[in-house]
Amino acid sequence: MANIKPFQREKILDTALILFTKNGYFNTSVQDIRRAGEVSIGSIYHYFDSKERIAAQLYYDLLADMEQAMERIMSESSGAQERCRKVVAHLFQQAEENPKTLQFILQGRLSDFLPDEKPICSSRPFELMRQMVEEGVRTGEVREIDRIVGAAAVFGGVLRMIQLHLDGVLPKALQEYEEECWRCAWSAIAA
Amino acid sequence: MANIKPFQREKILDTALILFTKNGYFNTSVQDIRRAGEVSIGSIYHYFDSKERIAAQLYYDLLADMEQAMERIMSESSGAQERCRKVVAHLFQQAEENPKTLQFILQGRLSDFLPDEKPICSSRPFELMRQMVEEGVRTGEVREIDRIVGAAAVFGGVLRMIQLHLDGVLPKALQEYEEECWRCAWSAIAA
DNA sequence: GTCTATACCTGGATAGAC
DNA sequence: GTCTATCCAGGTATAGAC
Repeated sequence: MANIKPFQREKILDTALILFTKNGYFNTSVQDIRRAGEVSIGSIYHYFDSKERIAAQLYYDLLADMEQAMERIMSESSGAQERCRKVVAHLFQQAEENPKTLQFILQGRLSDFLPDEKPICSSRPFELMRQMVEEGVRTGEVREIDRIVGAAAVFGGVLRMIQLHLDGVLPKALQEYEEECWRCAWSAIAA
Repeated sequence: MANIKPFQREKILDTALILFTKNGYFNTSVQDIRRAGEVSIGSIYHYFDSKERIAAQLYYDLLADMEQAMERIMSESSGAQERCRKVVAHLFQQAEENPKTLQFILQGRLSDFLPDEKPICSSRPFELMRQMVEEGVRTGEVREIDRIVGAAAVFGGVLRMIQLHLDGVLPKALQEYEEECWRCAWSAIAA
């Protein structure tokens, strides 16, 4: 991303991500970011035109990371089953390592504060996931189903489990569900 | 619910539901509700203590409706497969008939404006869905899996498809996906 | 580039007539 | 019970010194 390394910029983005995911975009004032990030209002408005732009920047960065991960999976592995498995592994891993990141991307109602963005499901990483399913149908690994239905079916349960984890309502650690979760997911679409 | 039938109360709730789902809770001012509902600020604050209470009332009502539907399914049918199928049918039907209702319940970040509510997944209707899966495991209809994973697997893909529909990104009418969607869902957990 | 002070406005909520 | 008028807090964003 930006390779000029402005002192405060990262700090602003980091704290914004924390507060946005924790309290929500609308319950986070620029003053809150100033306080928690130990930066001044002036700095914030020096780097970003508006509060919305902070959120937009976060969105771009996080989506780009996700896209990169999906591209990597596409290039490093082949076959629908292997690829989908890796996507699931990646999602579970992210949920542990960068919960905030994933939460920000997966949270509903993003368009409430980013009205100019396309719905997330039409973004590139999600498009790639649908492609994986589609290829599987062609090679016969996956049953003859609509690609959208297929993608929703494989990843829907997984994403739901991750949501539950991020909401803090799972009784056990997330990893303990991964294997079982994957088996269900694949059964949903396997030929 | 309330059987006294105050004139304006319903109108307020109806317009609030529309605006909340369309523009989001935080992008809807009480003035907006006043304008769109053709009621006065005074009326609104006569029936509700605060804007938050309007949202809370909507939430209770809609959740109660959903609970009733799940109870009905539980009592009118038996067996995990039949019950889950009916839940899916009901969700698809609601998505068509009362899209706003469903959208309000399923939208993420409800806790941003209803901080005192338990997460929706711990509410009774969702609890009933998990029970259906659990019973299926006992009777052998469903594979030996964790009930939470099972519920996420059967209903996760379905809910995802409905979300896509509500977001207006599905190329075809929702019903056209129902059968296929159900087959995937059941395959995910069937013994 | 970073800060403080502040302008300006919208929003939720209240008061009190009818 | 319904209305209009209004209060006041808190929010975003700007101005301008350093």
